[in-house]
Amino acid sequence: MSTRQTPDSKPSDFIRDIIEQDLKTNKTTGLPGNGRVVTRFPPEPNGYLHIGHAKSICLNFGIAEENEKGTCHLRFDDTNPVKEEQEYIDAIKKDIAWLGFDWGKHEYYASDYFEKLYEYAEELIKNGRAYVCHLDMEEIRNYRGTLTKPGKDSPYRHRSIEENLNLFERMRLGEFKDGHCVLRAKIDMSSGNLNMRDPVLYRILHATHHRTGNKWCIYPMYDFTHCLSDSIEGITHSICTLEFEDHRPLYDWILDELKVDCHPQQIEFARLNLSYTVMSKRKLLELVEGGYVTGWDDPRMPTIAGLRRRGYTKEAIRDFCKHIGVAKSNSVVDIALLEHCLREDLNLRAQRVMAVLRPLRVIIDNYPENQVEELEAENNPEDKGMGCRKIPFSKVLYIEQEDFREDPPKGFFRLTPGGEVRLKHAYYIKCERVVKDEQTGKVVELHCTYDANTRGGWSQDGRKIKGTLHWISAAQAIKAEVRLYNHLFVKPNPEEDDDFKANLNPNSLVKLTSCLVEPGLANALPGNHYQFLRHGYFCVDPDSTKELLVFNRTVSLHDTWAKIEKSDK
RNA sequence: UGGGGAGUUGUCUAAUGGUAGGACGGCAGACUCUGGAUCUGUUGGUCAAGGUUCGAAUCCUUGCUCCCCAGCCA
Repeated sequence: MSTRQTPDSKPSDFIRDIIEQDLKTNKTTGLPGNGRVVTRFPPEPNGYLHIGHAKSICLNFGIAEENEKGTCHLRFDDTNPVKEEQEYIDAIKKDIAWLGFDWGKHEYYASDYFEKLYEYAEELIKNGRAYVCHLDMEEIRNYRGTLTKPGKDSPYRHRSIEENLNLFERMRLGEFKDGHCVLRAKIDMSSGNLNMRDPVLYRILHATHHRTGNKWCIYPMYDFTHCLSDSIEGITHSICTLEFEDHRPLYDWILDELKVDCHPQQIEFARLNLSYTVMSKRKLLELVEGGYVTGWDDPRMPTIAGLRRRGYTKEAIRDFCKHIGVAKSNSVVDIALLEHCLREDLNLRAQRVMAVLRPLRVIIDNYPENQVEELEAENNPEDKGMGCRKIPFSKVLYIEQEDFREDPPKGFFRLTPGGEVRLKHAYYIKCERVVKDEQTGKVVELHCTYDANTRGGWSQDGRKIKGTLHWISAAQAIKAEVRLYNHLFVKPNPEEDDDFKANLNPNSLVKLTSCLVEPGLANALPGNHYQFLRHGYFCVDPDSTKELLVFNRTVSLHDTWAKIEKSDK
């Protein structure tokens, strides 16, 4: 485990260290939570949650769970009506709940605080710490200066408190058009921290808000809203990502200038980056809107909804979040670690089943014509408790095309002309004759013989059989569509080029439409997990119908042979 | 040329002045009715240079590199 673990296996990191220390020194005693830890997860409902959010969710909800009577609030940071939608709120709640976290009654919306926030803004004006500014957007930018040059004071900076109060009220009343003026904090136009150069607190936006409708035409900015929302809710530790480090002085400034009884501590950590994918909501939105994927829940997306549809389990995702740790340095986690956590979980719970993805017809010449045997197959060698099932065996079977080579390379121990292999749970078979298409030369059918004394896959003479193949009895097979997914991008860092979309993997989805699966899968339900023997983990996609089963490949099994073949080339 | 952060193996992450450890990946082997799983071994690291110290990843100095910030987005 890469994360620090205490003896009882509680996660540990620099944030938990700080909190533990704060609890020990009674830093949270006077706060509304009265000594208890209160964290929050504050998504903006302008997109779907992704695996990076899962890191934050596990952190915030995890800390609340680990501490006696700790709570974690779910707060929607909904201060920008033009980008936010109810659909996103619903999806976000579903995803958090699916991950197994419970915010209980603590579901809040920044928009619920608009009235209170307005009063705080008035208080700031009365204290001479905020003013209404009539500079337009471009002028504000020019007055702000640059990274290296200080800004200039706005000519509106010294309006009287009365005038500011009056103007601010008229802003609220809707007397001005969008962008006509803004409310700004009066801090320091020469600060090295641009966030402190009289940041905008309120802007005019005649837009319908998904919750408050047309009640407001001015909306508070993030910096003003977030610290005060935290304060109102009695948050003790406000955990956010690194890019907000520069905002902390402003967070603290606002709370210091106002009479509040709770001043939470903002702590920043590094957001998650994963190789072979992108994580910014803007870019994910671009993929969705540009039709590069089928939607937010496309199984190739790093969204929680996408991962869920792909077949990821919440246990795997939470285990992954435990493995990656929490620190302050920018990093890119290898997607192989996510896949490792997935396999580890699915290996223990997924029922084994046989599926032939690219069928090659096999006829057992010495097997009785109309006989069908029911053979016993274990459901999971990792968990005997999962029991066994019966699978039919008959004269005509299908095996995987890639499991036969007429001219085998060195080290190939699957089926070859004259060679013998074991059919899993069934019999040893020997390839006697290869039938090819006269035109193309392609192998279309194999004639084999079976050894009747090897029923179940054992031989009394102790004969060593190295290759074991999966197979399907033709008559009872069910046709299925199987969707094979690969990394969404061809480069570990798709963002290294100007247009990340140029690095999209053309083979991120391969649809196989003539696959065959065991008859027992007839009643498989969407979301069910299976291991297709020797292939990988698969789950039933919601696109499945009674007529056609559709499976998603969640993740492949480690393929040592493929690795050997590749390295030989 | 401003402000804020961060540098430990291929990747992520520990070590809080006292043996640089773990996980993933890679490699090798054992085992195996999944070339799966499991097990074992192995590889490889403190950004650099000075200094303090019996002892430095950790403290000090000087550099270097990378990330973030100039939305009326969050």
